[in-house]
Amino acid sequence: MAVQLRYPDGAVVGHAEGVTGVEVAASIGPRLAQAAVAVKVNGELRDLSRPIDEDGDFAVVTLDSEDGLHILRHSSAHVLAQAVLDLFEGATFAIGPAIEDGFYYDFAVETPFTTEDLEAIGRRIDEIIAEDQPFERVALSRLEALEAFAGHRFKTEIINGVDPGEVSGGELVTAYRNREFIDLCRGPHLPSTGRIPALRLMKTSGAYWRGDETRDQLQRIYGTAWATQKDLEGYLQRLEEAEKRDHRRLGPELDLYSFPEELGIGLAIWHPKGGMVRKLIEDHSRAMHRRYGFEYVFSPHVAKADLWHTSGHLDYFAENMYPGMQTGDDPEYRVKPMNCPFHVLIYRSRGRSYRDLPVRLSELGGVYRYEKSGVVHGLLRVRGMTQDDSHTFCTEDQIQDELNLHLRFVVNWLRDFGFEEFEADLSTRPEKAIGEPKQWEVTEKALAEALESEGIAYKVATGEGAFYGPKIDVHIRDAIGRRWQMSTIQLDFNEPERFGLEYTNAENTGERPYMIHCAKAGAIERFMAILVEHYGGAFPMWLAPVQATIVPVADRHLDYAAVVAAALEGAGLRAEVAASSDTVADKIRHALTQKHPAVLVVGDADVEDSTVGLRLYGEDSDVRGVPLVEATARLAELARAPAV
RNA sequence: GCCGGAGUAGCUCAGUGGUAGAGCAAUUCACUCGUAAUGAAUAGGCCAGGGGUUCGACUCCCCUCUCCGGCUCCA
Repeated sequence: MAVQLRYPDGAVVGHAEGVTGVEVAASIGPRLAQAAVAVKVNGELRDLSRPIDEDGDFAVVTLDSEDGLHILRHSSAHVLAQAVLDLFEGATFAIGPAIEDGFYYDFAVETPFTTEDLEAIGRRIDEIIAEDQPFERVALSRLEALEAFAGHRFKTEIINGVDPGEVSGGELVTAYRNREFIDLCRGPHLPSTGRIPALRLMKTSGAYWRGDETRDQLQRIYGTAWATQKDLEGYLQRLEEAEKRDHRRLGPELDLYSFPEELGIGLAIWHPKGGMVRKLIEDHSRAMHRRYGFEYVFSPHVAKADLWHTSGHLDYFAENMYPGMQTGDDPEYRVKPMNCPFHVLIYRSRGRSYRDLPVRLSELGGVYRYEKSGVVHGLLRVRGMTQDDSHTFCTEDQIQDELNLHLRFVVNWLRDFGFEEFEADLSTRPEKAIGEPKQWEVTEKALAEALESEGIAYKVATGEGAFYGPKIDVHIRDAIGRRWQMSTIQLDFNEPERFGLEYTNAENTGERPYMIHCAKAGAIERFMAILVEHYGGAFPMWLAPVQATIVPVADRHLDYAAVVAAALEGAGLRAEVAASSDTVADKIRHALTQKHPAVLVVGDADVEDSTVGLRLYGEDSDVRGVPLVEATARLAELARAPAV
């Protein structure tokens, strides 16, 4: 059969019969042929050695592409398993996929791997790479596969789980072999182990077989692999950078917050400086809620257990709730894990007309969740937190406008904190769901429409919605490119039903309102953690707990320093005088390590002329002799909070 | 919750069965200085907590707590 292949741009490569990927790559130049690790034919990735016997588009895959890295990491995982099987008698291997930035492989072994084991495995991997063993693709029927992996309980389970409908051409499964090592794998793989340029084992951990905590606990080894040594080093540097920004390190360093053991897991206290940042975030939150037409409400931290039965939380969320409190003859009370039932009760506190809607209620509500001890993580995952929570009740006609408004709010809120790149997930109806199909239809469409009209890139996460309604999650990228889920806009068909919410429509009959949960920051604690890491602790001036440090050159300048401080404070700035007997250099160093946005040095000349030496964070030197009036005005301008 | 690692001064860390250590921070004194560390002195410890082994335990063993890396979870 003659084959016609085209470049992705449409140009015809040529015609051939029974060509392989190697030949195709070679046809477009020796350099590319050498760099090629796979080909993509009609969008499907293939090993270089496989014949191409259909017409179509092709693209040569090189290591530095996304596909190439995926293949590299997958092949790396095989080599890792091969090394472990070489070194550890009786080790069984489970699965080993490529993941973001690397790969892992899970093993069942007698004893968990030690650091020394990891080093030995790394050395064996280097040997396997040096031996440049070719990867060979093997197509197997189910029986052949079961025979080839006889005695491998994990592989056998995988083979038996393969859906025969998924495969074509009589091949049930494929496997890849290099030397004596063989593993089930869809492929493709690198031509040989020698094509792995840079690989590093990172860490080990426990992991469950098939992610199920009731099944075998396996030992996982993580590694990373890159197209060049330089890329690997760059990756390690990014990890180092992330570590430097870690909010658990910066929090104590900048005196923002701490987690005393005396309080218990996942409970933070906020020190004055962290308290100031938090107050500014909360002030901005309140101002923005008001601007977008929300009203403030307040609710208590505990309520009768019955409330949580009505809301359904004790049915579906009980294991994340703190246990009940019982005193004397009182009924049982529970600490609130969510604010919604309270807002629902505020809605229900009187009869509602369609003329009253939408009703938008917001609260910085403190909630407590009994997170499993192993998942608590700094301020990112806590047991006690404050949510910038809101609940909106509206008619079906209002849904579109409301969702547009909520999304615009969310995006403007995130922009105010320096986040510019947004990606959203639109999560739709899961299999097990409550509510009328029409409700899902209307709201899913309205959510998509809101995303379109705000111009937010999004992907549809089919079936990923909660059982009670579809939602949008907005993700941002921080200053070093990490993705965080921030805001969420969530429909709820459950609570209006459970609490029997109604409004009277124009025909004077009762109708059920739609309910929208929305968190812009999410938990203030988590938001703070992300901000600290995003800014690396160097907050923009409007959020900085100390905005200016005044450094008197000698004690005789202390009086003038106080004058400068008063001028700054008069302009609404938060200023501190560095009054210690340290040297000027030392006081500056202190202000810089504390990441204060502005340092004002005052000496003899400044006292004489009413000036300051002004140095801003991130600049290497000062500007001398700036008139105090001018410096004050300039700093006040820099410190202005985002417009509401 | 599960697997693994770790807990020594406020912080970062030395200390392998025989009297508890350093740097930074703190305090005091001297220095009064123009842009990332002036000097000296002082103080600071139930070695996470409890139990055990031993003549003797920071050190070895057991339990608990907390933290770290993952897994799982996040209606």
